[in-house]
Amino acid sequence: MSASKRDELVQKALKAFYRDGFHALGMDALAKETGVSKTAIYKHFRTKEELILATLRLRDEQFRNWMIRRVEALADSPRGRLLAVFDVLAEWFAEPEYRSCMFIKASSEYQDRTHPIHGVAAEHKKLLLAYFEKLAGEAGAKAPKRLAGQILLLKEGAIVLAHLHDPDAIVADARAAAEDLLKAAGV
Amino acid sequence: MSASKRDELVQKALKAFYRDGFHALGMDALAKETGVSKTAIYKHFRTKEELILATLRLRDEQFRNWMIRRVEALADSPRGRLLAVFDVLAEWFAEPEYRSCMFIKASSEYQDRTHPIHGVAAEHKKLLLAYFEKLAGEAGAKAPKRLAGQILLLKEGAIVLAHLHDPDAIVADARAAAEDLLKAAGV
DNA sequence: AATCTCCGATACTGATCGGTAAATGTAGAA
DNA sequence: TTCTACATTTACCGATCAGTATCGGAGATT
Repeated sequence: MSASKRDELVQKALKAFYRDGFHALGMDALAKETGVSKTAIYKHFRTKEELILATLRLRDEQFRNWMIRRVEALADSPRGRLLAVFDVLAEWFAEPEYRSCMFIKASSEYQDRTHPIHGVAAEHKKLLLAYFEKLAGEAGAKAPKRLAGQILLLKEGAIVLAHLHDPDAIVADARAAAEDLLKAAGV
Repeated sequence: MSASKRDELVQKALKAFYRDGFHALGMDALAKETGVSKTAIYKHFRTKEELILATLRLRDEQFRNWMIRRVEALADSPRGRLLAVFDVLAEWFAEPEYRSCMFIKASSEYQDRTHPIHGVAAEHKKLLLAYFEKLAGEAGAKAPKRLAGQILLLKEGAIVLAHLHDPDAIVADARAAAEDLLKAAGV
C-alpha cells in the first residue's frame, strides 16, 4: 500500500469512527467501507487502537488548521478573533454530519487517564487552549490564561449542547457569554 | 425478582456502565458483576437498550436530586446558589470514580438524535437548564433564559475538561466566569 | 405428602469481535 | 518463460456479542 493509500485509509476511517463510534465500528465493517481488506489494514497498523490513534492525530491536525484558518479569515484583531471562534463553531454545528467532538467521544469511550487515546484527546484541547491564550495575550487581557480557559469552557460546553439541543440558540448564548467575559477581562 | 432486587440491579448496572461504557460492557460481564443471571435480567428488560434507558432515568433522578440538594445546602440566595453550582461540581470532580457525565457519554455512543437514549440525555440537560433558569429569575437577572444557558454551557464545558485536564483549575476558571456573567446580567 | 407452578441458572444460538495463517494474484528480473 | 518477492484476498482462529430454550429446584396448593 502506498503512502497516499494509507492516508486515504486513515481519512476514511476517521469519517467512519466519527459517525459510528469507536467500539461500535468493527474492523470488518471498516474494511468493507474503506475498500481496504483487514489484512492490508493490519499491515500498517498493529492493532485497532493504533489505527484509532492515527485517525485522532489526523483529526487534531485537520481540525485545528481549519478552525484557526477560519478564525483568522473572519476577523483581524485578537479580540475579534476570540469572538470569531463562536462564528466558526456555528459553521461547524450547521454541517449535517455534525456529531459533537471526536476527542470528547474518544475520551468518553477510553476513559482511563493513562490510556494513549485519552492522552491524545487531552493534548488536542491543550493545543487549542494555547491558541486561545495567544489571542488573549495579544488582545491585552488582564489574565490571558484565565480568559483562554474560559473561552475553552464555553467552546466545549457549546460542542456538547449543540449535539443535544438547538445549535443556533447554544452558539448565541456562548458568543454573548464570551463578549461579557472579554469585557470583564478588560478587552 | 422483587422490585427492590430490580432497583438494586439497575443501580449496579448504572455503576458498571458509567465505569466501562455502554458498548464496551457486555451483558455476560454485567450479569457476573451484578450477580443477576442474564435470564433474570431479560425477564425485566426486553433488550440491553431498555436496561440502559432505565439506568439513565435513575441517574437523571439521582444526579439532579443530589446537585440541587447540595446547591441549596451551600447557599441561601439565588445568586449564591448559581455560584454554588460550581462548588458542587468541584465536589463531584474530586471523587476518584469521576469519569465525566453519563449523559454526555450516552449521547456520544448513541448519536442519532432520534435514538431514545439520545433523547433521555437531551432531556436531562433541559431539566437542569430549567433549574438554572428558575434561579436566574429569582436572582433578578436581566435575561434569565440566557444566563441559565450560559451557566449550563460553563457546567458542561467544565465536566468535559475536568475529565481531561486538572479539575481544580477548570472549576476555578468556570466559577470566575460565572461571577462575571452574573455581574453582566445585573445580578 | 404429592402435585403444580413458576423463577432463574446453565448452556446454548448465530453473528460478530479483533486478529492471523495460508493461499492467490501480480509485478519485475533473469 | 520462469523464478522471485511482495501485496492482497479468502478463510479461518478462539472469544465474546445480544438474546433464548431448556431444565432443575423451591414454594405454594391440595
